[in-house]
Amino acid sequence: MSKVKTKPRKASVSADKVAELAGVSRSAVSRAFTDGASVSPETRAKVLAAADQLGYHVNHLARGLLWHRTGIVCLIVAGMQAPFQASIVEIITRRLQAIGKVVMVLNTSGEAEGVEAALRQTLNYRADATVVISGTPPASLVKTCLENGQRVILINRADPIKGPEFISVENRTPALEACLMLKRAGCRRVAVINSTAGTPGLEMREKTFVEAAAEHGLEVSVSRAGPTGYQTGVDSARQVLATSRRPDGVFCVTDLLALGFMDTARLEFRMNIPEDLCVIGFDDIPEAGWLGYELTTFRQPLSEIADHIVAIVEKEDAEPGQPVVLPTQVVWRKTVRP
Amino acid sequence: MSKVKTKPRKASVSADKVAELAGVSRSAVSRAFTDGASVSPETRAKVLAAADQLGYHVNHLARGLLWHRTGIVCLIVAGMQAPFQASIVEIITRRLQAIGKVVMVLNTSGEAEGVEAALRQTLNYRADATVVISGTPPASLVKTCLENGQRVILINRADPIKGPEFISVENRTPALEACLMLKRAGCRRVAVINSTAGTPGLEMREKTFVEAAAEHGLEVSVSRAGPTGYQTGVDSARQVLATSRRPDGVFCVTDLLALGFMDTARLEFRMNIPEDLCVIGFDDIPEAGWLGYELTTFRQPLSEIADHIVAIVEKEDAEPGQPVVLPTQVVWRKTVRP
DNA sequence: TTGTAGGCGTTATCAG
DNA sequence: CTGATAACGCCTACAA
Repeated sequence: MSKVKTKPRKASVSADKVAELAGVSRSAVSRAFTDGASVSPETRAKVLAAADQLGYHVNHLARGLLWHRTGIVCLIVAGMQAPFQASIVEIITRRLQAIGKVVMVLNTSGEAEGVEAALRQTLNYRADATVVISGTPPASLVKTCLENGQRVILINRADPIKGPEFISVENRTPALEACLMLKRAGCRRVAVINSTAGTPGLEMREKTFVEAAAEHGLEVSVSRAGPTGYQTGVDSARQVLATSRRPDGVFCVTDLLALGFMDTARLEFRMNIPEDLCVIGFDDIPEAGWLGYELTTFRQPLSEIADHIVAIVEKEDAEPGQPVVLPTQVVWRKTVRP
Repeated sequence: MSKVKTKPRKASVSADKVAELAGVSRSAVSRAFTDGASVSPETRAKVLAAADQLGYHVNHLARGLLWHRTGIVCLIVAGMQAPFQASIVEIITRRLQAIGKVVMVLNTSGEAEGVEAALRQTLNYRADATVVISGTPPASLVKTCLENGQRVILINRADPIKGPEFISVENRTPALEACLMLKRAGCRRVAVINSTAGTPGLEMREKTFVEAAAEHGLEVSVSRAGPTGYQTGVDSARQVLATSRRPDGVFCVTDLLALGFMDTARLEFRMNIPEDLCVIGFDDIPEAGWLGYELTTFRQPLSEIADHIVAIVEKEDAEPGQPVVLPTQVVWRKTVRP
């Protein structure tokens, strides 16, 4: 934790100056900017005018010092540039801003170490709450956050830590459903395309699908060719489709994997989708709806996730509620025969 | 600016408590956490142990009060979920974190009003700097930021405001180059696909391309079917390709437009790319490199943009430097005949 | 309704 | 090397 030493910058205009210019006291200035404080319209007007002239803005940081609430919510995320992560950050920032919060984004490598460092920052800035989208923080640190009155919200994590709030999406039901959809489409040999990430959600989807497939008498294989992303979908397809026993149906635990898989199947193996190969994804990222893909997938309920986050951030008592598990929704498009 | 009234939360552990537990003074605690301060290893160890036991973390907000620097950099952006925006946010957050800054993301609607509100927040939180990726803030407000010692950095904005720092990407050269590339590929009738956004950069690309095309004796048309995005590319293609005088080469001012255009041309108009139609994009978003597209495009130098942002954030003097205009780089893929 | 005094958590300054 | 003290900018009693 190295601190770079630098000279202080020019001070910004404070309430003192405004008070002086307006010919009132510091408190009057404070009150003019506090909702529901008792100020005469006159005084208030004078203060506002002076503030405007000087370019004064209330210092939320100093204010947070007194209130023990900063209005800051931290978002810990890795690989924000990926479509799903980008979408979730987009909607969360928007919703939190709507309730007067401001979002601090901490971009981690996703590794445990990075998440831990990010969570420390969270403490340093006295965030009111922290939302962890990627990675799992150490339980001890989560405890510290909680003790400091900070809410901790874990998204799509099923880790058995006690203390934080959990919001996640169903994994078993859609994985099961995917298997059924492929079977109904007449597929005999299926495959799960996963990544090496080892995220609990992805693992659960894979496991459930494999079990269901076996149970339904489907030949099933698993591929994990690399990190979660388009290229891994490509690599998986190259491996999986090159074998003598090509699958005729695949469940990709992520849309991005599915898109890479589809492109490769079509362009390098000249397969037709869904005639020769059925593909199912997960997430419903915007790209899945593009004309070139029209991927059948499971939609993550981003809006509902955001709703729950907002509710947790706003609630008064710090007691964590029951874990929230949200259902996904099948989005039927054109990569699976009906 | 309504402030919701809420009870203060539980106070978090402060240096006082740590000092008490460690049996030293507040100052000692402070020094233990300050790089290069003179503390005996002993004292330091005691403090650190106590801090760890109590879960103490330095309050950066209180610290910022003294230093007039908070370590916060604000990022004003609209439509973060779009690939290009997501990529730039990703790289900027990463780089700024690397120099010990923390990024606050303000998601605006992109309208002037939203940008203004976002910039006000920036002031409220005493950010060291603000990076505006989307939209143009009012000049007066920028002035206020500057006066408060806050750096203001505008990305891809050519607005004639005085005061902020400008980092942008060349628009004329690539637009010109695009025209030449299409001509060399044997195109006779070309089109520019733009959006209704009216961003200075996009306008410049369109204008330059149109002029160049006319100069080179190419028949040229312009389409602006909606906001910047995939769907607008689709809509443009439906309009432009349905006419009797179909273009055989298009320059899309954004990759996303190009991808929508390509999908529509291929699937709805059964055109082959690049045989029947050459397509050039701009930005080089990850999707442009996907097997299904292999779009020839101009790469925005995200890394260099981030470099300049970091340099500006770190520099001591507040004087704005010369506007920085970065060159783009052609990425030859497969949508233009060589 | 207004002003004054005290404190929030931290660091810089100055004695010791 | 250590501890007391005075800021930083703000809010909230309290008294006027």
